[in-house]
Amino acid sequence: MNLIDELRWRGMLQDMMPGTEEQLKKEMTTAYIGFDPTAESLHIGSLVPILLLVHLQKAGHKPLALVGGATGMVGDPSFKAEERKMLDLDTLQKNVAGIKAQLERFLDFDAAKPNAAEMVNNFDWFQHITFLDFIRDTGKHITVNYMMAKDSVKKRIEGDNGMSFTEFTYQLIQGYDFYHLYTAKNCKLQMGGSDQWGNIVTGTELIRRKARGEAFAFTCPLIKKADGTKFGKTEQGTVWLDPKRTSPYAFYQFWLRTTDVDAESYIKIFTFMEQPEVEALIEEHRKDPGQRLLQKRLAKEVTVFIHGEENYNFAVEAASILYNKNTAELLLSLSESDLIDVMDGVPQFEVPRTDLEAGKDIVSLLAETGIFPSKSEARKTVQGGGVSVNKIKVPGIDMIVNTSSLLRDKYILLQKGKSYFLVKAV
RNA sequence: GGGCAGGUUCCAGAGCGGCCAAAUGGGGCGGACUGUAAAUCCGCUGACUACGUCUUCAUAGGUUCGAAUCCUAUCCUGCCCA
Repeated sequence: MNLIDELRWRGMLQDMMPGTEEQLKKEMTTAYIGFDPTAESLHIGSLVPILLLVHLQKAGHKPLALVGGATGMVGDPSFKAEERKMLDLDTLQKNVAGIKAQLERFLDFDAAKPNAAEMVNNFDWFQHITFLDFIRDTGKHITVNYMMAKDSVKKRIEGDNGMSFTEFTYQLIQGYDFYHLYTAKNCKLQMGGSDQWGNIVTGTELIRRKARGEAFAFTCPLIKKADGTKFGKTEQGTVWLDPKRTSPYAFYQFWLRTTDVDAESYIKIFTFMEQPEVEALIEEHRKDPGQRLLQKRLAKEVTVFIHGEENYNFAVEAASILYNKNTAELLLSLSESDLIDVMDGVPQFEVPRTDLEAGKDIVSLLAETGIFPSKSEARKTVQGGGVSVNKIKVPGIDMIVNTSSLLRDKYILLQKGKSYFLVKAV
């Protein structure tokens, strides 16, 4: 199966420029995707572009991962309602380095291979271009009319917040990236999320006018949940690829909680499973959705891909202890090291041991540890039956917690709704 | 530079002298149900030493027994004109 067919059945193809498929069939093609250095780590939203590059490389083509050291300084206005705040140079450099390190794990950079992946940073070529050079040599080729016609900027032009010139320039900067890679590295293809279509086309246009060359592009749909809400966010916030920001356990949980509808499309997008196997699995899942076969497999595949087998195994183990019913007794039987392992990734808090010896009311404990932002909220949730101590529901706000609640004489497992917190006596 | 509209609690958006910690919707959080899902239903959603008290409606002053609501100045945003 060729790359395009592969991506097509996986539902990873949105728009494609005519001739793209032919180009890919014709020869080994160099293609790039840009990553925004908005944070020090990539998050699962960036997983799709990463996977595109991986698929590309698997199909024998050469992937370039571009980190936007320069574009990050400007900020992409595409489909956004407001201007993003600017990052300072230090942060930006740190972010670029962090992202680079992560990308290196997913692609094959072995220079001995003809289609070895490469990493580029657009700051490297932009830092030497002066403003005047740019507007003369590049700005000249693209009209403002053309740029304004883009859907991606419409929201801002018609909206209440306006758009700064800086942001307006963005598509030209990104377009220049493509032009640069086209001339410097014979890169003929750009990929990206469908929100990037406008920017990408500006690039191919620039290549056509400035270099009289032909370049290609395709985009993949932006991942959405079936209910229309944003993909990749949980109550705890963004799901990151960096295990220091999102523990492998939390990462695993994120995928496990996918809805049935979403799981069917995610398993195609986020795993490398082959079509027949995927189809069989979907069918089996539909027979008994309660088993959540799809979610389990999806969570497994993605967790192993990002964090490795060992972390996956641990995540499964931890989940079973936390989610199985009637585990209050099981909890008491855990050894200290088991307890710590299982609670890895669970937020931890400390409380002075002397407080517990004296006896502490549950509300103060919850507020002072920081599990709740205020006593009011702690009180309300306890009254609503939303707090458990060591897997046993707290009956009322006058409950006193003392040393007898300590597991292994050291820990208390608190629950606020579905989330867990480990409090350590010190 | 001129004219106009506006800045309210997480967001949107009411309120325009006391009945306002501030309608309504969304979001969030919790509960029931359940498949660690979806849908549905219910409760909570400024803080505290909690049937009361305190701090909030861009900022700083002022009028008033009393202001988110009136006045003055300042800052910010958008639209229109130059």
